[in-house]
Amino acid sequence: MTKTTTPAAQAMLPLNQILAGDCIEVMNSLPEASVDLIFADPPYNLQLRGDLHRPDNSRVDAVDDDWDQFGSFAEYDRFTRDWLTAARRVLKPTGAIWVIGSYHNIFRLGAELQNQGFWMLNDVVWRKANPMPNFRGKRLTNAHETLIWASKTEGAKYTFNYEALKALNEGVQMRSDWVLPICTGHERLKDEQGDKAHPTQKPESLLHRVLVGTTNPGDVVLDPFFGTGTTGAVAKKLGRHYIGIEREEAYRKAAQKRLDRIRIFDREALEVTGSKRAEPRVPFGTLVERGMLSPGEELYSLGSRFKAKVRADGTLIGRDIKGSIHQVGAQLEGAPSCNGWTYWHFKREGKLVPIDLLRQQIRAEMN
Amino acid sequence: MTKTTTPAAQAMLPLNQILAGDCIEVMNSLPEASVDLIFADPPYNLQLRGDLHRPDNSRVDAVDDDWDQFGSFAEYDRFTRDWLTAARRVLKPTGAIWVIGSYHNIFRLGAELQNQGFWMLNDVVWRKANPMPNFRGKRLTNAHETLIWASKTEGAKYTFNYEALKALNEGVQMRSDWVLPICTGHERLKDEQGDKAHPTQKPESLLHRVLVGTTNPGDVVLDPFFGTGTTGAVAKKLGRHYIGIEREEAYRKAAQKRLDRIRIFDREALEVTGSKRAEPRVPFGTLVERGMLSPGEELYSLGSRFKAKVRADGTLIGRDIKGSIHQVGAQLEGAPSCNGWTYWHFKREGKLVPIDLLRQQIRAEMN
DNA sequence: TCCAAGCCTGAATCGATCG
DNA sequence: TCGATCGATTCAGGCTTGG
Repeated sequence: MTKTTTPAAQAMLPLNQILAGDCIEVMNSLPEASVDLIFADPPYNLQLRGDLHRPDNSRVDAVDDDWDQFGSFAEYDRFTRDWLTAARRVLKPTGAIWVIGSYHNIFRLGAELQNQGFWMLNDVVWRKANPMPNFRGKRLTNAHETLIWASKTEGAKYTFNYEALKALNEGVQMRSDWVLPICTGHERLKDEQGDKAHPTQKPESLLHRVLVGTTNPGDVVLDPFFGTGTTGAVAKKLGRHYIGIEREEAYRKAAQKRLDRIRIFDREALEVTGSKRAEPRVPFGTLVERGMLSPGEELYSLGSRFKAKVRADGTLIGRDIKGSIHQVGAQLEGAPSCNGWTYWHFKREGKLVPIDLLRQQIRAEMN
Repeated sequence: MTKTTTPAAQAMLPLNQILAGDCIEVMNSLPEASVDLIFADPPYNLQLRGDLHRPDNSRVDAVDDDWDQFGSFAEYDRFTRDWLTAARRVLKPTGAIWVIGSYHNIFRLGAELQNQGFWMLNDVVWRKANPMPNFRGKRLTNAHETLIWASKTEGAKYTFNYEALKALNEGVQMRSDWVLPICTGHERLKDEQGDKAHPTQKPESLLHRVLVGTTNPGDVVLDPFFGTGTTGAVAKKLGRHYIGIEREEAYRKAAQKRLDRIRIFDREALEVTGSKRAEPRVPFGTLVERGMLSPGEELYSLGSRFKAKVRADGTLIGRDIKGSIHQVGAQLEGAPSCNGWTYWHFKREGKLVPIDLLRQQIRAEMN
């Protein structure tokens, strides 16, 4: 299927090394059309303004590093164009690129990929299992990041291990949304002071999925923004070659230490990300959003003693009591708690039906 | 709270109508700064494929000299720029815009939004509960679409019903990834032949969440690519005004028929859980004036570590620190700020009660 | 040794109002 | 218009601590 790098070409490549310097210059020093995959996690250009405190007054340790500061969108676009041009040159015709970003930069990144003739194969959403909440309550919890997977040109052959990803996904096609936890705990590299060694270390589970799905053993994977080397670590575990480029010495040292510790075919590399198999939680508001119940519709309590009205946001109102289906039920009954799902009923064709039936319908759809 | 459109301004608007014609011309015929929200589902530019193909296969080093390749993107970009400019003009300063797209167009859309000075608030992923599988097994199942929510300028006020969305999500913050089914079944409009009336009809659940979260009853919602009118249908149900613009007569007719059938929900049900921020402000001194607390009375901090004495002018004094309830609390805790209402407690019948309880009593009297 | 409770933290474009 | 002040606001997972 996929072409593997010939020994001759590989001999010219600094395989399994971390190269120091500016990624554009370093990429331009490599032979062209020599790399199978590029994974790039460029600076996001966050444009943060002031400090942010949690409700408990602790300060959020934000990304305020120099390498993330750009003067304008034009400057960021120039930077993007330049490194993507260099990346494209080193990519084999059958090669592919992954980039990752947030809404701050991903649209500019995606547009420039298209401008240069890369051909988008998928955009992928990394849905974070445990994102940081929005402390001020002014926006939605920013709970995902976006990846783009693109081939070098339209119509080019590329590597896609369909069956492997299907197997990773319990026998059904891998989708474009991946639920994975952020990088914490033992996996998160610490510096001598015990602080995080890099502000934006990616989880290995993310790279595992990327490399299993879109490279073969022996392939050459280049990461121009190597950081603390997650791409290299996973590549090594999975028997791929890596080339890392990193400007900051502290990151290079941390990455090298990390890579030296890794044993190939480490048991950890064989583990797949397990998914928790609990019944999915269904908010009551979902029934309203989906039109299964209408705002203003009346619900009846178990035994029909009480009534309450559905509101547009999925709360109930009954006799001056407002709140969730559980809260209103509990208050009306004078009980400490109440399972609203079995307590409340709606009318269909003259009969009272528990709302839990609707929840079951939604869960059935989700499978 | 949120400014509602004044009757005078609304009188000039063609409310709750479907306007025929090109959306740019029609938007330019509307008064400027007159609309609260724009929801736009523009063409996805899928036809680009053909145009993108280079006619001659001249092997140019594939960067910036391939005029043809940029040509078709440039055309889509021009179209995007023009309709966004017109949309921006009709938007109130406190207004916001939602756009939806897939990887074919969303990156160009997002970049142009930023170029025009819109300020991104969130990107939102609509994760489809039942997407079409990838039949050929060559890519990941394309299981999501991306929405962007942006205010007119950086720093502008915008409507966000935080508590309502939290209620819709069982009491926890709404995240940026929304799991909703695609539009099928009875909701999907059919033409006379029984075929789907529109190829990309959006589900009402998606618009429900958008409108509950980012508009208030009475607001004006504009959809420049109205199609079969999902935006209008949900707006009407939720007591918002809509303005639809659609070029194709067949879509306009289907949408009008759909809208005529809809009945508005119960007024009370359209009210949504409010935020504490909207509650009237009560100076601490009011509690003293009304005799709920007496000058000289002692207050105790959360955790009882500190005491402070109430003064006749509604300030506190404790350990040589004088000032407002917030200032004294912050200084004692060495915190950057402190909400005095929840921090300070008074004694009643041997128990410590937060002073916020007294504020709630005053607010209750005010209604 | 195990369990429960508490603590810590994560790529964040995170006010509104009064004077 | 700007500065000072008020005062609203957090979820999940993994680790640590204590019993």
